[in-house]
Amino acid sequence: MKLKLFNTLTRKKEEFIPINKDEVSMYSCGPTVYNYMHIGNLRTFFFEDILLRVLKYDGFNVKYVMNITDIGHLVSDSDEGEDKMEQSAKESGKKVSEIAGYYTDVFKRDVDLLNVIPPLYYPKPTEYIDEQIAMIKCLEEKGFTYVTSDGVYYDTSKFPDYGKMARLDIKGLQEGARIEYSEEKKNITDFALWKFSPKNEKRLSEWNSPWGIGFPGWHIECSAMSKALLGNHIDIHCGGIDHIPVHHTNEIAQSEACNGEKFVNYWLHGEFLDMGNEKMSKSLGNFITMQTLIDKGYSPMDYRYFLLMAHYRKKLKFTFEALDAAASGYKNLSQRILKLKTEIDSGNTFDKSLIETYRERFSAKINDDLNMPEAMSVIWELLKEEKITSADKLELIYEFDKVTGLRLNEIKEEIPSEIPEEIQKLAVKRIDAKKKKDFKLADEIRSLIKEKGYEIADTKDGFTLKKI
RNA sequence: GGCGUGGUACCCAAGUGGCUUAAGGGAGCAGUCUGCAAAACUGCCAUUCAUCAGUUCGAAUCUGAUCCACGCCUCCA
Repeated sequence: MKLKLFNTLTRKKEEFIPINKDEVSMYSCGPTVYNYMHIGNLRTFFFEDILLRVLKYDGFNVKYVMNITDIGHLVSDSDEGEDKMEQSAKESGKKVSEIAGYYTDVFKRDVDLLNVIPPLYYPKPTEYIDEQIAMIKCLEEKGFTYVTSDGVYYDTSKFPDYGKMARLDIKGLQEGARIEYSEEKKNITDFALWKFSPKNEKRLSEWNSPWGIGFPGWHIECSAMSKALLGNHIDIHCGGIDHIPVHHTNEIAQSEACNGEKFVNYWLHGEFLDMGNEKMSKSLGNFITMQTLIDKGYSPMDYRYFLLMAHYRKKLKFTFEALDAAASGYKNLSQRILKLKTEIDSGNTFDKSLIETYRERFSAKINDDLNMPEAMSVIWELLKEEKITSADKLELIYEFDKVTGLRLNEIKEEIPSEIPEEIQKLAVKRIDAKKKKDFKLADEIRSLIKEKGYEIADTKDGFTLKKI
């Protein structure tokens, strides 16, 4: 089965052909660890996880790298605006490294809860300062840089195809009402490679460089770390869709100018989670995290199931109503799995080729630019298929779950929570009433139990109790 | 001002020229079961794809216009 991926470079689905058959190189832009990840951020990491899982399912050996940005590279070019890492550290009176360490742990916990497979490396820019400086030097030697009063800048007019991937209309940008730019910048799209520390202030994190004390610019880390760990020319680079116009555009300009060869063959970008009116952003501080969902009683798998219902290149509307629908869907799916486990088949699947048909259909969907909604619909059809035995279904679904990652092989009967003695006594009393055909009393006891927060359900020869 | 995306049932959401008179999930409704419920199972649930016009033997899918919503151009997954 050929894997087709939508490449942002060409805006087309293309067959994926790796540079090296034995090892696919993949890099994704990870988090900046100055705050909690919200569920929108998690959507992107989920998308990258699906990509990784599909590559693995297809038998590729993937060398996967995701950076964790632990320095504030977010200083704006146009003003001396806040550096989010530094600001977060100052506010809490902690070291930048402590802030980074804390949010890195939370990030890792959240993606683990979502069952996102970790990369081989999680490089941090603070550990690759030399590589970043080396790359800036390389750009300087090739004549792509100039120095201003506040830093070393990349001259985008020197790079022939600047903005090609993003299809930037540079003249259009200049007419933009919201553009402000430093007088010293030669072109509106020029960006900092190295920023000098402010003269009157000591930053919490700063380093020596051939140009002066300061810190690396926003984009150089990915170019430098990608080069260090994966080489000059890699197969796949991915991230959120917002990275196309600036971050990834600049990465291409840096890497290709310095290395003198093509940087990335396939660029993949995940769409945003749409929060409706309330745009969820870190700056607004109104974001929902994994912990928020857990506190509201959802499981991380409910959210994963929710994400699987939409294609990664389409905006997905988040509402709690939609999440409830996903939670119900995941619960129903789980129950089907449990049932398959307990069923003992009397025979074998008569037509083994039918199993192969489902496998092919599933594979075709995931290989068609990661069409998970359709892949999920194949799973549901398989569950309802009468001509395949439960044992075979279960085996096949576990195989599919290597891609969907819903932890289906870990599903267990819900462990009944401790039921207070009082409730148990009431339940027994109700059974007695039922035996005596005193249904009125039985119903009264049922509603009493419900008032106390438990639900009773009759079974063939008894009852079950559940906390509501 | 420039660039770009999308409008598919009650909700979420696939499908981008004939295999589809539109997947899948949720909700809802009906039935089976049950003293009644719950659960489970079975069945039903868009002749229609924002609107209008056009191209075509054939369109939700292509073209044009219109209306609406949204994103980016500033940090953002």
